[in-house]
Amino acid sequence: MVAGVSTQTVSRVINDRPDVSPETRERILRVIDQLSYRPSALARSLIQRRSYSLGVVTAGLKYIGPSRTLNGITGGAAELGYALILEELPHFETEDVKPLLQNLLARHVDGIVWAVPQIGDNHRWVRESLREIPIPIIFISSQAHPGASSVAVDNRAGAALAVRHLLEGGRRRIGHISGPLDWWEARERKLAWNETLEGAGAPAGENQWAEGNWSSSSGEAAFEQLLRSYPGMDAVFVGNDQMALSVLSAAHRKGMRIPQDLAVVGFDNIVESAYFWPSLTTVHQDQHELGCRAVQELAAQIELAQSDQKIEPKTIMLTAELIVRDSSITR
Amino acid sequence: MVAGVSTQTVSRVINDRPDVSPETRERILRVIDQLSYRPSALARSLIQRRSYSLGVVTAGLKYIGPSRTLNGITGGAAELGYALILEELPHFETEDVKPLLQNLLARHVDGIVWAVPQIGDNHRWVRESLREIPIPIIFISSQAHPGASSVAVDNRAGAALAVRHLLEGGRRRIGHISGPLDWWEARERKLAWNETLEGAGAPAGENQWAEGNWSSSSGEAAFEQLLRSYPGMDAVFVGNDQMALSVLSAAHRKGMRIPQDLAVVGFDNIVESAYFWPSLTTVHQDQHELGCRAVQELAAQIELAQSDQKIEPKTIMLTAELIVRDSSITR
DNA sequence: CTGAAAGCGCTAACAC
DNA sequence: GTGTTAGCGCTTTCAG
Repeated sequence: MVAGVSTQTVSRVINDRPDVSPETRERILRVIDQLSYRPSALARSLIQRRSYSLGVVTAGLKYIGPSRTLNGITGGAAELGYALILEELPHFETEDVKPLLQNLLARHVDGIVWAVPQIGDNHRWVRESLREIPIPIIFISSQAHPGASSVAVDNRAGAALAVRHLLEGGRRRIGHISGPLDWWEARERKLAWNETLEGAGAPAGENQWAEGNWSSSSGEAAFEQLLRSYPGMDAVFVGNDQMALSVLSAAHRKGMRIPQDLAVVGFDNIVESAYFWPSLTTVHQDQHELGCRAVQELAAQIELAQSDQKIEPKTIMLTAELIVRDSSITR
Repeated sequence: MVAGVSTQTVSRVINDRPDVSPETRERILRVIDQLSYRPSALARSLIQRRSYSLGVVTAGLKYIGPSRTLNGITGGAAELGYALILEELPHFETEDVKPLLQNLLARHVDGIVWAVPQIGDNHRWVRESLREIPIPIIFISSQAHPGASSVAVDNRAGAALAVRHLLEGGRRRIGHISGPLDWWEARERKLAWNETLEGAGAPAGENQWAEGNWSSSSGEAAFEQLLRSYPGMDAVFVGNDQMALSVLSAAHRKGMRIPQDLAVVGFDNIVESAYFWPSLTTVHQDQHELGCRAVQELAAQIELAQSDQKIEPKTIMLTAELIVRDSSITR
């Protein structure tokens, strides 16, 4: 080598091993700097059989929810010293994930974060081929899969908070606009709405809810339908803030007063919701935390796997929080 | 090898080389499948000195703009067969990017997409160490750096569209709420506002604008200030939709009618803006396209670099589009 | 058409 | 403390 040393010693310096004399270390560091030498993480991964990288599979980055989760993932990974290899599914419902998984494995990621919400049967591959994946994997915003770990927000409890808040405000005819029911999260929220009304002795009928697809425009359509099927409705729990926004907007056009004639509660707490007119009561879910926790748990599992210990599947539930604003204050 | 062939022949099969007999190929493919063998992209990258991966540096994924751009990047990369190694700066203004760059280079990425908007002096490192980066790099939403390629939306032209639209609607006292002026994009938009007014023979005074920081709350504060400093204002061009939203909201509370008393135009065309009350006129910029084009251009440069050809720095400008809605219709 | 040898850049294991 | 040897999993080159 240029510095008159073996590549071995250089390796020792780079990895901060103790068994190098201070002078040698000094000299090597100088030469390294001079040559602007860069150790190859690739070669190292190859021999160490450890890449210090995680595969992240996401979908729908054009929406704010998945992005915030990814934001949490990058934060967690940076903190723990992992690099991220990012894959985005072309659609939420994409079922053919084999090639993508193979690609991640081919690049020797140490673990995988599956940050695609559970929709329809888009998690079917898990049942079929989870056992073929030789590294730890963690799911975000999905039902617990047997044998796999997951992190999710407790949508049930969050939605229940919203409905109870409306009940406590004296509302009795509480409608619901759900997200698309092939989404697990949408089903959870709707279920909680149903249960809570039932618990209050006022079970909901089929005419009291309508289905949207999370988009504002679908929310508007669902609201129109609901106004027809459930006259006298005095409150509505909407599956997300974007649909709730269009409810506010449509209500204005119809001359309904909010919250006097109709109380509205959303879900997500998107940043804009505080500035809707009126400001929107909503359920806050910390999507950033979701990503962060997932990475932490995954990293822990990777450590265990490295030392050949058994990893216990773990289900982590984050709690959601009710944010009361003007759209639901009591008359 | 198990199939009674050398690793060599296997390599040829995997890489679809022509010089293998059909029977041998058949047999090898069968064995590969059976052993669920996975070629290592890592080892291949090492020897080929080509990883088919791109480094992506972003910031602010918790906001929708950067995420949409990333969405475009993943799309473009998937199409071209590149994997992505994602890094997110902890802050927009982060200046210490050396370690992060080293990390990408250590992982042998073939090129880098720098998707961090230009703010303050956070692109200073470019002047200092661009030449030390031995691979193609492309900048998104930044001024052109000498010797480097970039892709950006023409904020100037877009903002001019907005202001001309207000002028054509008969508005004469047009204020501006800018984004934070250490942002290049904010400066461009403000500049266009100024120029356009000047071109109309009504140069703007210092009392006719206020600075926000993109957030709704800052927009509200700026609006309050502007109402005081520029009484009689009949229109306002706001630097982004989130701030415009809070202008709508604050105007309601003050009993101002929009657009009769005040026309409002935003910038970005976030999905919610069509459902604001009233719906928001805004300038649409295609952030997805931004990411997509950047990857395409970068991939082209990588191909050139592979064949040792000289790469010409290129500046790509995307045009923005005015979306007219209710918040600005003529009285 | 197929195989053998060499080596990408690194580190584990063992000398000295 | 430091050097030597071997090898991670692949592809390139050159023989057969």
